[in-house]
Amino acid sequence: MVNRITQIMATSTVENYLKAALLYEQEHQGIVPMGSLVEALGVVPGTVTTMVKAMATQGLLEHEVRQGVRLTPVGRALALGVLRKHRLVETFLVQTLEMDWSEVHVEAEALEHAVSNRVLERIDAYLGHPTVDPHGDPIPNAEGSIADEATQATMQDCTIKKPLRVTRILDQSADFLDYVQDHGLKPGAKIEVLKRVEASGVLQCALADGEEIVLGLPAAAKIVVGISA
Amino acid sequence: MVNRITQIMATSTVENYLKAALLYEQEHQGIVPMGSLVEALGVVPGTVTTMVKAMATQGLLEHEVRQGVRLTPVGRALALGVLRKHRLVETFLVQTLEMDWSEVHVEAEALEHAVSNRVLERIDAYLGHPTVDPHGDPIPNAEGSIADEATQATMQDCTIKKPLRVTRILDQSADFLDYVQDHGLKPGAKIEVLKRVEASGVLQCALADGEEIVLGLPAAAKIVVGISA
DNA sequence: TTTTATATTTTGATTTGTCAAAATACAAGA
DNA sequence: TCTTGTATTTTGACAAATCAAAATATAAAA
Repeated sequence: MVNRITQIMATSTVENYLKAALLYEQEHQGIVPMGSLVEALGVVPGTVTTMVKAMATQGLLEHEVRQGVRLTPVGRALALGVLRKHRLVETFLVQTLEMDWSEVHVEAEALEHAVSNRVLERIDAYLGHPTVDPHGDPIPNAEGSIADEATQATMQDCTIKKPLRVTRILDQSADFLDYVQDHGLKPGAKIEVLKRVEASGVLQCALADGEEIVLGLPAAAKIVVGISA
Repeated sequence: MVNRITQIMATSTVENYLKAALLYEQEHQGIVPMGSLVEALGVVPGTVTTMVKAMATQGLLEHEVRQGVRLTPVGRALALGVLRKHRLVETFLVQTLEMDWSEVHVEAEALEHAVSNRVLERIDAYLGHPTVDPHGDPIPNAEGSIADEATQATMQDCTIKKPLRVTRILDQSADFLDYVQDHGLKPGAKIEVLKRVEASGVLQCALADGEEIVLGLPAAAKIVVGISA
């Protein structure tokens, strides 16, 4: 029963490696290749090898030489904590400080390492314990469990000519978010996919106000939709 | 006219050295001795010498060998920016997130290095452009000018038997702040100094509710008062 | 003036996170 | 099987920030 308070303190670099591994694990399955960390962190491959070995000796992840890494339970818990901070901070910046939807990601990237749990829980309470952030991404709770994402249909593979609602945007780049905002496709928006032409790689959809827009299938795959409740 | 956007990016360590130098300058006058930085930053003397020399070559301060440092205009501007962040964040944590008055200093210490100017200006607007933080310390404005602190009387040297109001607390330690809070001496509180005995080093004062409290002169010197408006 | 105490600087090492570039392993194609 | 291409690892170097401990100024006391 000793040592229960032990809060492992990771540097922000370590937190970023953990978060990148977690996000990769959530989108793919099995081991996280070194290359994905190289790309996510914007460093050269040798740097990742060095960091990963250090983090493995700290018990944050397992390093399968020449293959990649796997988060340990400790590493995953830490990563979920960082993700929770990131998403709660983003929500806060948009909802409370009314910041632009497309600029908060960068800000949250910095703040997620500086916000203490004490401050975070105040923010969480202030926001009324939200379960998703402004992009529709689920927010892990304080215990690190995350609402499972079920089977998510995107505009690219959903049923056609049914009333739908945008629930999540899978691309955090400012460019894409600006596009989404400008065309009224933010989470919550009511839409209906009218036609999808695989050959031309294009899709046609209608907004609540009747306006029709056309977008490419790769873009459509980044917009998650659900039944319009 | 080129180079106007140039926002010098200092590490948080550098920001801390600058802030410490600024705070010392505000309380004393002339050069900032190396020893004051040693104490403020909690490092060994040799570390300060090394850092100071590096910062001098960056043009952030002037190093008078064997004597101390003086902020350059660039260094001072940077330091004022950090102080502005610190105090606005503190105000925000107390007023918006309703955090405990005595715990926000530590939090702000971390957040001041992670909050961007973009976020800061939102916070400033959200709070209605406050001019003092919860301790009564003045908040530098975005241009770096700071409301001058005039001649500040403290409970130790103010007039006796006049209605006064607490305007500022000069000690940020959690212990002292807790004491101040518990005894209703927060900025804004109406008080009156009844008696001061230099010999015994003790002072007696009355609160608005009639309660009388006794405190030592060193403590009294940390509580700034003004005429009760 | 000489001594002593204190503040500051120097020197050499250490940790963390990084890069460049060479070396190596491995899967896939010829 | 041999060769090639790509991913990963190794090696040596570096900047930032730090410490320990020895060296050196300088101000104050004797």
